[in-house]
Amino acid sequence: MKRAFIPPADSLIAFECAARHLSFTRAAEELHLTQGAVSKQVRQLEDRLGVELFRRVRQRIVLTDAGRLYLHDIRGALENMTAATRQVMSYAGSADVLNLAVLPTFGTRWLAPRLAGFQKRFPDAGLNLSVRLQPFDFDEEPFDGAIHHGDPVWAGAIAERLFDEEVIPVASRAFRDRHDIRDPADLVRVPRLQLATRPLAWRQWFEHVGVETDAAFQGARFEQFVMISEAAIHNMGAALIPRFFVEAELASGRLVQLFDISLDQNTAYYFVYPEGRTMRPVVKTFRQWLMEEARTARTNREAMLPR
Amino acid sequence: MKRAFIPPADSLIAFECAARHLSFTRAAEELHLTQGAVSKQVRQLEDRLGVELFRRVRQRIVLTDAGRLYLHDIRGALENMTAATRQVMSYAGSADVLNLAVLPTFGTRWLAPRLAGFQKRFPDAGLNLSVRLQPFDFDEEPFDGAIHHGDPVWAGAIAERLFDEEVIPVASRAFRDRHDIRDPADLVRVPRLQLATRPLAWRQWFEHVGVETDAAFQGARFEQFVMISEAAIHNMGAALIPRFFVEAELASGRLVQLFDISLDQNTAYYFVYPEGRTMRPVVKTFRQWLMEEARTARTNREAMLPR
DNA sequence: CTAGTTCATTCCATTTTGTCATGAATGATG
DNA sequence: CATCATTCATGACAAAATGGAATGAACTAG
Repeated sequence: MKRAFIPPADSLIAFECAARHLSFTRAAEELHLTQGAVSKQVRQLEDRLGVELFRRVRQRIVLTDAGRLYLHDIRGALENMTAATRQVMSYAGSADVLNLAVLPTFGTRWLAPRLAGFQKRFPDAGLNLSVRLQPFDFDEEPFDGAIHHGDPVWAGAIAERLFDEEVIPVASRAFRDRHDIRDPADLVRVPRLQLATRPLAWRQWFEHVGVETDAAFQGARFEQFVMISEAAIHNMGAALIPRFFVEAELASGRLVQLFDISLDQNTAYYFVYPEGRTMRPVVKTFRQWLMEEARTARTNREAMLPR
Repeated sequence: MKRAFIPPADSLIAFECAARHLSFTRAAEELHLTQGAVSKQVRQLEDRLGVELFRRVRQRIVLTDAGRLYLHDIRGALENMTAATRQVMSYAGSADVLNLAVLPTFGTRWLAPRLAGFQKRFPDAGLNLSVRLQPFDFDEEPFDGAIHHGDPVWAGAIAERLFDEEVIPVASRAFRDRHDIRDPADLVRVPRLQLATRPLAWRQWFEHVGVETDAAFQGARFEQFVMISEAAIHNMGAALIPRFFVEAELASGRLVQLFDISLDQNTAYYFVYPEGRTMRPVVKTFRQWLMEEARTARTNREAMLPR
């Protein structure tokens, strides 16, 4: 990072503001400076860069091509800097901010609905949830922990198992009754909702339960689990969905699990945290709470036996 | 963009450098300042933010959690700013820099090999090629023009047609002779190289030439055209590839077109430029040159008739 | 033609920044 | 243990930078 290539922030701000207004005078008003100060800042920036950013046309300023290019680039950087500074300043009032990296679906469907419980236990804790789809280096990213799935192999980190991912067959109660679905073979003759990104899911499930069929692929096709669960709720067919994704629907009765037969996807969810780093109290509390919630989720699996 | 949320650049640079070294003294060496100056800059930044970025532990500095978070965020912004400033400074020596947005494959395989010709015509022109996969707003992006394909519907821009995209059947001369390929039906009995992202290509081509076969999908599968063209050159099979992609191979004889039958993909390539903006001489010249090159490419299509 | 507007620039007072020196608290070595 | 070296913090001060006020040239509108 060479200082020669990072101009004074105030110069950049003056430039960006003048470019927005196409007027030094109006930029000065916005920035609570005089017109002369803005004029000078822009001139100094131009001298530093060796490029004219504005053409002065009569009593107007017009962006040059170079100016337009530069404006586009630095505007993004200034916005990022603003956001970062806002965030860290708001950090000042909360010594206990928990920074977590989570998978999107898990974060949305499992963690978010339960966070009220954690907030009750630790009311002063801030929470900063970011999305990360891949493992990362805890020394490079500002996280206290992560929730991830797959192999618990994560360099420099400790992984503690939460629960396995299992997909289960579900449908609405009305659909189940109308089609008199009693055992797995009954699913051969009803529409089965398909997920485009998991085309083999039903086929694998039928193999798992020992039912032979050539028509495992029949049924409407969707691209997201959220659409499939809605279609199932509205009696469109049977669906294979990860259990954690439909816990609320199972609890409310909008969906029912068809049989106590699930397909273990050979993957589990883990809480991962950096090895060797002292765990702050807020992180320790979150971890305890998370383990309890995961244990409850595993226990609730038995309590949700179908009729 | 509130000035309160954009600290002085020199403070940020001092912070980033100290965080990298975990030492004010070494940061000072790198920045050609004294240790005292760096210490003060970081202290001022902390005072401004109201957050401690470093803990001073004995004769060491250790990033706080807030410091680590902030470091991660502003590092990206500083890097973007550096790149932008470098770029606009290099702009100074070339009043005629042509900023283009191109599709990756087209840019690599068609445009890049021809640019020497353009450079001969306009030796002082700089060229800045960026990749854009989707149409964009010319008022929002710093481009003089774009090369894109598909429907010539682009708001606020003029699209001028270059040439159609056509895929053609090709193979090595040796493969063609060994399998005695004379007409399209002969391709039914040979390996046909498949592109994973265009699984229906061969099937569409057989339909187009009126050949019936149930085995349109047979053949090794690749993920990129560049792999397919190499496999074809090494006698692994027949391939369906956009003509512009293999012009060099056809010209050198490493590949031959099997028949003068191509499949029009209902798509063409266009030079697109902003409507209403005065076209700089460098852009005007590029456009003329590009149209000539496209005309030549269309003419060369007839000159490449197969044996 | 007159009055108002806009960018450029000079002069100058105020603010900011970096150096130097010093000090407290280690940290290493013999 | 004593001595010397190292590192961050901070005060005093000189140099550099910044912004305001005023002025001027070139428009712009009525």
